[in-house]
Amino acid sequence: MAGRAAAKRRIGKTEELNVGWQPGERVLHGLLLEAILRDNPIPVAYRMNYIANFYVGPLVAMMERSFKLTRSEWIVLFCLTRQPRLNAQQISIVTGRPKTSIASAVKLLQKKGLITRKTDIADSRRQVLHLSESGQRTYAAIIKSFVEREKEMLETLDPAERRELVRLFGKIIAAADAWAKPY
Amino acid sequence: MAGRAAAKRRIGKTEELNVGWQPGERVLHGLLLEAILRDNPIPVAYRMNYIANFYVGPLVAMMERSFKLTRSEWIVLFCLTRQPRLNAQQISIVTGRPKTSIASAVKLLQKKGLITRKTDIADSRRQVLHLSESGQRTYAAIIKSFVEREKEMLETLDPAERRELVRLFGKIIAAADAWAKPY
DNA sequence: ACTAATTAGTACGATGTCGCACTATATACC
DNA sequence: GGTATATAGTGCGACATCGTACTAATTAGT
Repeated sequence: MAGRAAAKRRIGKTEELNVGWQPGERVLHGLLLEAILRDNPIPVAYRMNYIANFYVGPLVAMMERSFKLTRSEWIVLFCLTRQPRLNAQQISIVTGRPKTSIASAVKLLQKKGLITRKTDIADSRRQVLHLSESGQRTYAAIIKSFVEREKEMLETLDPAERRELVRLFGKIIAAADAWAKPY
Repeated sequence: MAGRAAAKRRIGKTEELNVGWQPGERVLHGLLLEAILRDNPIPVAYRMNYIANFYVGPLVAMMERSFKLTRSEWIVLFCLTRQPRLNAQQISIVTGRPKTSIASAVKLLQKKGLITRKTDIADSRRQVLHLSESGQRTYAAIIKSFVEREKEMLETLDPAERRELVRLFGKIIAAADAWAKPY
């Protein structure tokens, strides 16, 4: 701690840190984070990105290690579970990810046998995607972690607050056409 | 529309889409999105990622085109505006991004003259970062778009709802130590 | 003091991401 | 029906990202 004390004394005279924060403990709600949240010009967006980042980040890393799946592949898997018979283009548009990323994910998933591709009879440009048995099992194994983590994340909110959060998100999404226009 | 009608008739017999949704209009709150949101096993996380994705995605793309900045560089710029005299490590920890990404962003920003690096006197391993004049101007130019977009995004909420949203985010972040543990 | 453990930062390589250009198919319009 | 336009998907190439391994500096423990 001698170094820290010396540093404090020299503040204002030399180049050094003025944030009284030590790595390793209370990382996530330390003084540093408070400084970044305070008077933030984009309070909602910053907080939301922060949470989203810490929610998905470790989960995606875990997926890459344990299941050898990329984030794009997971997105395709997830969308197909929610709504079978999608094609790549639709997944691209509804998730906001570039179609080339989705296309390469589709190719990888097919090679791994997690999805099947069949040409749409009504429009031979389209490739209709389905989860295979193996794909469903993989999804089931992965989604568990996501659900568990969401549960932990919301533990601090009471049921009414959780409902309110979903409601507010729903409102924002419902109005997305007004604000989510591309540049 | 003849194709659509034919497709509908054939549903159940052949491989094809069963989502009555056309690209190009009502993309973001179409039937497809509703299908994905309904009975979602991770209702909060999905919605949050969705919004965060559509919020930052186009903004980052714009930044890359107009200002030749990567997302990591923007993160560094943003953090330094909020709290000068940070070092790379702290930015890495407080944002959850790997330190190698932050390190390369720092190097690029320095080369472009947007930040300065000085060795910390109290600990010569640390490189204390500062925004340069040019860096501040760049930040000011970019942040405008973010603020404007957040404003548009929240237009559908009334003031009380906005406050509640920030409050709920704050609660989740305050409890982050409990749920944001790495895997 | 001396060694071991921790921390800041770098170098490098693998790979995921994504924009651009292209082909093929389908639709719209006259 | 024939041409123009829009759409689905692919190939390629550039680049950002990020994990691993490393060096240098600091701190802790004895």
